[in-house]
Parts: sequence; structure tokens; C-alpha cells
Amino acid sequence: MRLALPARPPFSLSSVVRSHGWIRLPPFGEDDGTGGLTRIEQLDSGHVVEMLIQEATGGVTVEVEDELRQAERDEVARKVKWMLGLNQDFAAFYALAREEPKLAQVEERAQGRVLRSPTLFEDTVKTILTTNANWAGTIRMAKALVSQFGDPLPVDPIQHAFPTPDRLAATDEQTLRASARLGYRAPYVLELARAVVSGSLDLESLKAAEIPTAQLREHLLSIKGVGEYAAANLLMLLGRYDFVPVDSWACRVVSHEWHSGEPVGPTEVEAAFEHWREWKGLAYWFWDWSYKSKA
DNA sequence: GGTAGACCTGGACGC
DNA sequence: GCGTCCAGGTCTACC
Repeated sequence: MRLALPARPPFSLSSVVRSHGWIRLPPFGEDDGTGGLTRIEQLDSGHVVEMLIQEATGGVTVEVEDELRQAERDEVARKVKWMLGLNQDFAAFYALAREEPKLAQVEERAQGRVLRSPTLFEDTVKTILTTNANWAGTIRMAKALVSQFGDPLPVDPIQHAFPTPDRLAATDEQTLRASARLGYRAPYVLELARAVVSGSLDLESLKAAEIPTAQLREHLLSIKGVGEYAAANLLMLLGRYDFVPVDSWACRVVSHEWHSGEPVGPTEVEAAFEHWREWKGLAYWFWDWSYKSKA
């Protein structure tokens, strides 16, 4: 099965894939031969498929080796549109960015879109895995969750989809601690999965919720394990850029950029981007910090 | 509202 | 090889 999906220009699949570290967390992957984005995905029917997404004129193509029913094709299209933000419009951000040398490249590079998982559940779990852990630890925990609790791809059972909320809700804290080595994050992931399964938390509805960002943020902060950094990260994934996801790295680069290396906290980081208003998160995310990371 | 300490893991380091 | 220390956000108890 092959689908062609249009994207609002400017668009660059490479820019989306390299927008942050999600590409290194399974079930995302990169195709060695084409450089395209791969994804093992469990469809609503239970069918586990591998998607190969490649850039094409005006958008992307999606290839799945299996034959899919119409409902499954529609689901694949819907999920890919969301993952890549194909309809997102950054014209207002680009207009402001043209005036800032540290963001001068964003429009030319078609930056702005951030790779996201098909479900907010998966993005929330992964965000919790990024907290209080180095990147290697986040990758290790994500791999463990996927390999141990995700359904296998039939033609290549070594590969697995991301576990469904039902599958994670059916396990227990000790298993998540012992086999996936989530540490103290285990009860957070478990509580999240059980809340989604019970219906007490409707994460998917937040994607289209027409409520102020501050209210959406409060909703996210009510999830155990989601603090200010995690909420801001999830807001970015939801297309709300009013807050900066302040972690220790953000404090370091802002310190060196504007405070002569003196220690700074979240207040100073937010203040540094205050004038970007509803584009704060994107301005921070795509700011040219390159000379700092080389230091 | 602000702050200190605990939470858990892996890596770095010293012995 | 073993023990200790540290980094990484969030939660909870306490003031």
C-alpha cells in the first residue's frame, strides 16, 4: 500500500525528523537505504505494520508492505499527518524570525514542526522517561518498554509497536521497575496508562481542545510525573509554544548566552524569550546555540 | 509560595 | 571489582 500526503509549504521531512531526539526512540527509526522515517505501528484493528515515510514533491509518501483495508489506510494517513504536522502553519513565526539573526535559517530550513508520536499517550510516556535521566537512560527505558510490552511486527518479530495503554495498564509497578528499569517513574507510567484505559483521562481530546494554553498546561500538570519541564515539552508537541521546556541544558545555554556564565534558573530562561510571546518555545528550540555546544 | 530532601539509574572516578 | 558521588526533573512534606 502506498499513500501520498501533501504538506503545507515550506516542508522538509529531514527537518521534522531531526527536530529533536524522538527519532532515536523506538518504534521510530531511520531507513538506512533511503534515509526515510520508519515506524512500527499498531493500528486500531490490532494489525501491526511497518511504515516507511519518505519525502516527495509537495509532501511525503507512506509505504506499508501489507494490504490494508480502507479504514486502516485512513488511520495511517491520519496518524502520519499528525506525527509530521503536515498541516501546521508557521508563517507568523517566520515573519518574526526574519528579524533575529539567531533564527535566520528557520524558514529556509523549514523548521518549526516537531516530530511527535501518533498518540499523546505515547508522547507523555516518553516525556516522563526524559525526566531526571540522561539521554542514554531515556533510550534504554523506551527500548525496554517497546520490546517487552509492545506487540511484535509479524514479518520481523524482533521489532515491536509502542505498547498500548491497555497493555501497560495490565502490568504492575514491580514489573515495570524490574524488567523495564523505569525506577521511580514506574508508578507514574502505570497510573497514566490506567487513567487512559479507565477513561478518567482523555489525552487524545487535548490535541484539538480549544482552550487557553494556560488551562491546557494545568491539565497536563495534573498528571503524576509531569512537572513544568514535561508540561512545556508536551505543549510544544501539541503546537502550543507559550512556554519554554526548561531543563538543565536550557539553563546552561541561557546562562552563557545572556548571563556571562552565572547560574540561572527557569525564571531567567523564560524571561530571555518573553518577547517571543506565543512563539517562545519555538524560538528557544530552534535558536542557534551551535557555538555553545562546541564549547 | 518557597525550599529541602527523596526518588532511581548509570556513568565517572578513586581506591 | 567495589564504593562513592553526581546529574537529571518531579513529588511531598514542611515552613
